[in-house]
Amino acid sequence: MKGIRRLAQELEISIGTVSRALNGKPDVNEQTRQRVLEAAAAMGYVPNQAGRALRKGSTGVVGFMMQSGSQITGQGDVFFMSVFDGVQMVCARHQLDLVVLLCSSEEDPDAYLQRVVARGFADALIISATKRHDHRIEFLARRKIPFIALGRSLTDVGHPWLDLDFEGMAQTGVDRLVARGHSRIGVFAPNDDTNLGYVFIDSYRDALHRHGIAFDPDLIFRTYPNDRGGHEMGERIAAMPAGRRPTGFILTNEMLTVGLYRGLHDCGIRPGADFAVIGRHSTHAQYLNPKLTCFYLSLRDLGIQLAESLLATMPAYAEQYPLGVVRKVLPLELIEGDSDGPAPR
Amino acid sequence: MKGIRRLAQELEISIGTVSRALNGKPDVNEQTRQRVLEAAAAMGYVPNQAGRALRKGSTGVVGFMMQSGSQITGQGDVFFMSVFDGVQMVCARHQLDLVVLLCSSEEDPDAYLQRVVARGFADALIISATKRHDHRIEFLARRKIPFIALGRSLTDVGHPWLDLDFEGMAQTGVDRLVARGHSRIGVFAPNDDTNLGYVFIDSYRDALHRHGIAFDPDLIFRTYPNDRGGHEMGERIAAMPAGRRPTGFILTNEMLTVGLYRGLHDCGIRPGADFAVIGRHSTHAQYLNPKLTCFYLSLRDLGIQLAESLLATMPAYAEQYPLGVVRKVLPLELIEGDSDGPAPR
DNA sequence: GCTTGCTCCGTAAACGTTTACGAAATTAGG
DNA sequence: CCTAATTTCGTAAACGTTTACGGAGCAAGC
Repeated sequence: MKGIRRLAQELEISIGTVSRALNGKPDVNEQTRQRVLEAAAAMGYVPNQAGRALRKGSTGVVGFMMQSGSQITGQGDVFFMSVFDGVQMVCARHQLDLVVLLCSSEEDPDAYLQRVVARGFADALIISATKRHDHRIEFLARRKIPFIALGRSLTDVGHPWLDLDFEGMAQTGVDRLVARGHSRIGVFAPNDDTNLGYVFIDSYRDALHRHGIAFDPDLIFRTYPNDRGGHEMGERIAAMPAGRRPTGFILTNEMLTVGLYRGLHDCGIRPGADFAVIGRHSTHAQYLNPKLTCFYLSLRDLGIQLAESLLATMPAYAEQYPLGVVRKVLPLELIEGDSDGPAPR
Repeated sequence: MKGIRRLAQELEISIGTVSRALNGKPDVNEQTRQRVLEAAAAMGYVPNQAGRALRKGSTGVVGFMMQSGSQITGQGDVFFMSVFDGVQMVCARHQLDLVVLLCSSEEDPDAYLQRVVARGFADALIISATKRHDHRIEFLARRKIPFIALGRSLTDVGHPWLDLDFEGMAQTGVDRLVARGHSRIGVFAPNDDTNLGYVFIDSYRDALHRHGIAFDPDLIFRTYPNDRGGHEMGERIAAMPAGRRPTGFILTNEMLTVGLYRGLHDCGIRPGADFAVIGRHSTHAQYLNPKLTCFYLSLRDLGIQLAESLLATMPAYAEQYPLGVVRKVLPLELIEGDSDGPAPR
């Protein structure tokens, strides 16, 4: 005899009552409920996930899908860890468990998601690293599975998403550098189909246009969004002839920022003196020298908002989070440092 | 009509046969098996996880438990991402899915593990950040749940584990620095109960003893194992009077290494010139200047070995991985750089 | 032709829950 | 005291699989 049966036998009541007591149903005597609760705690009873999921058709877990291999996402552990922490805080409030679903670098994300969904791993999903055109969005919408995307996409089915304010970063970055006399401003663009690159570049062009500065495609640097890519960009910049070289740079990615900083440094270009850098905050970036001027956002808050927006789309929790369909861009704070130094010569 | 029933109806055979065909059982005509396989693929049928788990008593997933909040684990960067990738590669070979179970920074790891196990999330578990005395190990052993620990522990129930060779790092580190004339060698120790600290410090003392150098407790620096802690250590070192100050340092943690490097740098102490540093390799560390002398280990390989050793303890896979109970220390390679520079003055 | 063995397949029970339904016991209302 | 309403609980079906069991069909051996 195992599980709920054993508990029921112990208490000499029926399994139905035990289940109701445990699940907070109203039609059970408050006194027996207490007995059940105590006995359950004493025996360390926890409802079997499979049985419950089978019967209820829901699992009580929310999945966070991400691609492994930072060479792809460009986000290191600390990025996601912090986000997870926020997501989980909210989930814990509702007895929801968070599991991280890791799509191997060798598997197709679309296929992976299909499997995850078909197997019924989770009731709701958070997907990250959204592509410009993302099949996962259509798929989840068609299946009517609650989900939220971290990152906008051209694939729009009226689904909820959260994203960083790349427009804002491009604009304030350009404004700031132009105000200091820069006109050749370099930016990074991912070399794949992740959507954020397009959004950022478009805003960058707009901002330049507002200032009457011609757009130069040579100032867009395509590489992998990790520190290696950043380092390599630094070397490429150093290798450019003085006239064609950018005099400043705007970055929205943590790892990339650190890499670029080092890459410039190794080539004898000093950020804040010879070259202006506006980057993205990270724990590493705190120790860069000279102090980095950067965009900051609390990743834990991002996680919290992600989770709350997701719950808002789940029937069972919607009334507790009356947010509607959240499609929001989160602004970043500019932390002033010394890396966007003086005017170019 | 859903799931396997629908499939069976479509094919006009019984659900039993469908199930057997799908699961590769021998007693099914090869021709009908093909028909079933094709139909399943066409309809996008994937067995429901809950039903299967309930019946079989196993889930086909392996869980990787970790604590969130890099301020605790001390592993930032891409440590876990890389390990995951290795684990998953092996899992995928056996149709096993990897899920990451994230214990929130607000929850007790022991309680979290209990919940995870009771709910039947996974068939087998990998636990990380093992403590010197770790209840999780006893718990899992008592429940006879296949698991492997990333990190040794004094709690020893004859369970499998994998760990980095901290003894080796301490010895080669000390040998190398002593050979260059150092006698005051600083090391880091975690300020909590994680076991690796003890192992490392013990070996460090032994190594000193072999060289006839007295052990000075002031040369053990306790702080958080992250970059902030490393930076702070650098400042503390700089603040010490010249005679009591270490002239070199040995580190086994990625983030800490980067932090220390910066901390020293910011205080005007130049690694490789004024001070010797032997650290731990990471993607970030590659760009430190001067080039870091460091210990390297392929994290993906670590993941692969973890997974294979875990499968070796699972009855269903044991014969494919005849490794026995793996309890192994993985050696690290020393990559020579310039940071462990010249002799002290 | 009868038995034996083999191949293939259908039937039904089981896994551990939740929950609709109805029954028993109690209380309230008159 | 009878009826109606309410509270509390037990019963049993259902969720989607897997698998033990047995039966049908057929070939082979004698």
